[in-house]
Amino acid sequence: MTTAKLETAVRQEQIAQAALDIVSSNGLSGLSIAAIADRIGLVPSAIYRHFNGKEDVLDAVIELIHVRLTNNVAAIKEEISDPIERLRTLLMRHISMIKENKGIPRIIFAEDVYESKPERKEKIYGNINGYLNSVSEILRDGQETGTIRKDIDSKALSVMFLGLVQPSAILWHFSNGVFDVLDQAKIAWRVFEDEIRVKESSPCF
Amino acid sequence: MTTAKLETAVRQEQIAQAALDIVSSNGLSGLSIAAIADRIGLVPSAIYRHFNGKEDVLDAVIELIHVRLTNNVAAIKEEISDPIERLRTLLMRHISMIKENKGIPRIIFAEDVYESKPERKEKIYGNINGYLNSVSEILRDGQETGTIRKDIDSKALSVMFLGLVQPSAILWHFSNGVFDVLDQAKIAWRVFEDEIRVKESSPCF
DNA sequence: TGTACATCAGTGAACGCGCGTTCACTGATGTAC
DNA sequence: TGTACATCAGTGAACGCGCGTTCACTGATGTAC
Repeated sequence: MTTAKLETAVRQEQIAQAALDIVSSNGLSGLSIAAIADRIGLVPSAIYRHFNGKEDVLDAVIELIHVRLTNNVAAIKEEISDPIERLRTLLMRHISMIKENKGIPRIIFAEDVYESKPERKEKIYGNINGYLNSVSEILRDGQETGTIRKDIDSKALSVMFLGLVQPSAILWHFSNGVFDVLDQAKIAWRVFEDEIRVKESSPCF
Repeated sequence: MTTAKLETAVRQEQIAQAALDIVSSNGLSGLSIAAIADRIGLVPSAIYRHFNGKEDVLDAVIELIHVRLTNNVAAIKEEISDPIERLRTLLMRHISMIKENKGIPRIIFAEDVYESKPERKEKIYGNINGYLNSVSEILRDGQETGTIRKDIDSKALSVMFLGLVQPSAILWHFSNGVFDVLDQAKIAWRVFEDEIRVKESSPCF
C-alpha cells in the first residue's frame, strides 16, 4: 500500500509538527523516526526523502518553536500598546502556549538536544535572547513613558519576567495539571506589576 | 584483571555519584551502564551486583539529589535565624550548587526520566514540594515576626522564589558560563526583597 | 593453627532489541515532442 | 491527442551499532570446626 504523494515542503512541516506532538505526549525519548512516520501515515524510510536525518528534523522543530514564539510577541505588539498590559498578556499567552504544547520546554530545555552540538546550542541561546530582548524592549518603552521604574535594569527584569512562568509550568506538569498555573501566574503578576509600576505618590493623611 | 572488592553500600554510593557526574558532563543521553562502570573502574556487568538495573540507578541519583538539597536547607536553618537573610543565603547556595552540578536540573527536569514512570514523577513532585514548603515556612516565619508582607500567599511566593534562580541558571548554561548568574541573582534578589519586606513607613517631608 | 566451605563482588562473552539509516525498486505525475 | 521519458515521493527489506541485561565462572575473604 502506498500513501498519496505530497510536496517536500508540506511533508517537512508535517514531520516537524508530528515530532513536536510526539515529544509533547511521549517525551523526547519517545521521539523516533518510526514514530514520526507512523503519525503521518508514512513508512520510516520515507522521512529521508524530506530530511537528511533525525538531527535535521530536530532542527526543524526548533525553528518551528522559534517562529511560534516570535509570532506570539509580534501579535501582542500589534494588538496592545500599553507596555504593562503587553507584558501581562504575554505572560498569559506564554502560559497557555506551554499548556497546550508540553513539548516546547521539553525540547528547548533538554540538554541532550544540544549537548555536543555547539551550533544548535548557540541557535537556541540566540532564540531565547531574542525573546528576552523583546521583553526588555517593552520594559524600556514603559520606562521611557514613565509607567515603569527606571532604576532596575530592563535586561535583568526580562529574565525575572521569564521566572514568573517557568517554575509554575514545571509544577503544573509534575502535578499532572492539578497545580493551578493560571492562579499562580495571576498572583505572581500582581506582585511583579506592583514592583515595577511607578506609583502615584500617595498623599500623607 | 580484577578490581578490588568493595561493599555494596559503598559501590551504590559511587555508582549514584558517578551517574550524576556523567549527566553533568555529558547529558542524560551520555548516561549508560558502561559509562558508569568505566568511571569507577568496573566492568558493566558488575553494576548489576549492586543495582537491579539502570532504572534503579536513576532512582538512587534522584535520592542523592534530594538528600543534598534537603541538607542544604537544614544547614541554613541551623546557621541563620533571620527569615529574609535565610532566603538570601538559600538563593545564593542554590545557585552555586547548580553551577557545580549541572546534572541536577538535567535529571530533575528531564521529562524522560519520569515519562511513563508515574511513581517516580510523584516522588520528584514530592521532593520539589518539600523544598517549596521549606521556603514558604521561612516566609511565614517572616510574616509572623513582621518583617515580611502578610498580604501575599506564602506558597505562591515560594514558587516565585524558585523563579529567581531557574531562568538565570538556564541562561548561564546556554551561554557556556558567560552569563553572569550571580549578578542576575543579586539584582533579582534586590527586587524580590524590596517587594516582600515590610517597610518602615517613611515620614512625609 | 590449619583445613573446608560459603559468600559474594568482580569478570567477560554473548544475547536481543530498538533504532537510525541505506538502497534498489515502484508507480504516479508532469513535460517534451 | 497520444507516446516516451524524467522526476521524485513512497516502499520494504536489510544493515550495523549501541546498549541494557544475563549467566556461568573466578578468586578473595570470613567463618565453622
